[in-house]
Parts: sequence; C-alpha cells; structure tokens
Amino acid sequence: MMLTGDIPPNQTIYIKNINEKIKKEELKRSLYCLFSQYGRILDVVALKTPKLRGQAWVCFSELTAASNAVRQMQGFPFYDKPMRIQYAKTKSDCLAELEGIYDPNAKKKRKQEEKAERKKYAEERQQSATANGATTESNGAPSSFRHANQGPQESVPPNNILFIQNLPHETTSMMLQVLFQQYPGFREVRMIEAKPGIAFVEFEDDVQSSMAMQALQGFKITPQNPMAISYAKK
DNA sequence: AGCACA
Repeated sequence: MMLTGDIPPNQTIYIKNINEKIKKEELKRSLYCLFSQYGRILDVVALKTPKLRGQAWVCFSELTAASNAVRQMQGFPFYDKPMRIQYAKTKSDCLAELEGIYDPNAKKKRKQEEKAERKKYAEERQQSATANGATTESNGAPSSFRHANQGPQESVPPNNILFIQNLPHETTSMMLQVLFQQYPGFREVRMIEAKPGIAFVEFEDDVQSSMAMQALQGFKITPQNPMAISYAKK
C-alpha cells in the first residue's frame, strides 16, 4: 500500500496542508530547519498565489533523504496542522540545472494570468534574497559571531532550560518551536522582544534538553547563523 | 484540495 498516492520517488518532496497564515519567508526557513535533518537541501519553494498557498517543495541532494522525510515526517504537526507529504510529481528546476538539462524555454504552457500573479509577487521575492543556506554556501571566514556576551557562562551545569544565541533577528518563537519540538520533553520557547538573537527553550528535564542541544548545536537557520546553544543560567 | 521554480 502506497502512502504516497502512486507517485514515483523523487528527490523533491511535495508538502500540503500547510498553515496558510505563515509568511512565506518564515515558512521556507522553518521547512529548511525541519527537513535538513534528513540531508542536504538544495532548494525550498513556496508560493502564496491562490493556487499554490498551503503547499511547498523541498528539494534534497539525495533521493534517500527525500524518502526518509516522506515517511518520517508524515503527519508532523507543523504550525498546528499535520503535514501531508508526497514525492513531487516532476523534477525540480534546481536539479535539472545541476544535470545540465534545464531549458527555461520549454515552459510554454504558462498562462497569462499566471504571469500576472508572478508579477504581483515579484517584489516580495526580491527582498527575500538571502533566504536559505542551500544556495548561499559562502566558504569565507568561518563564523565570526559576535556572541552577545552573557557574562561568565563558561561553566553552567546542565539544566532543563537551553540558552540559544546567534539567531538571525527575524527568528520567531514559532520557528524555534517547530525545530525544538521534535525532541522529547519539549515544553516551550521564550523570546524577549528587547533582545533579538537569543531565546530560551525549556524541556522537562536536563537529559532531554541535553539531547536537543546535541542534536541542534551549530544548526544554521541561515548560513551566517550557526546556533550557539548552552544551558541557561538558573 | 491544490504539483512550482526566471
């Protein structure tokens, strides 16, 4: 019995039943966060046009990553709605490009109204330039954080609350929730308006917080922002 | 429910 509705395996997964209230850029980042545990992500595509809202595509560099994601993230509570995941029906352009078989002119089935829609969303797309790590793997100087110095936190003993630093300023607590709730014992995310770039994530106990810390240490929401996770000072 | 990408 095929859960994927008779669609043959594809390196790209198609996700539907996504909460439509989430803004496009946040959505893409969250998807990137959530799915990069399965492998390298080449691209995340999400459009808010009437026909395409509530859906997204995540393109992996390996088919096995896509397969694992389809199975293991099926029904995952994403912004309060269970994800419905299938393989994509067609090959992503980003893959076709890699394989040198990408022909933009082959897409002539496009209708006028679609063009109009695209135009409408064009500017929005412009300012999203530096979104996900996939396309922007700059191998410059290794992470020069300026850690918001939280004082002598060198030897904080393990506890159930994690302290997260070096987050991009646009990070929302919902994004972090999506990321951290994958780990058992997750309780809540707390952020402070006046202090962007940091967050506190509470777990039921220090074993569970430690697991999450280990799993997500250095996780990049954007290529420039590897998370620095430590235990919070009590 | 809905399969796109300049």
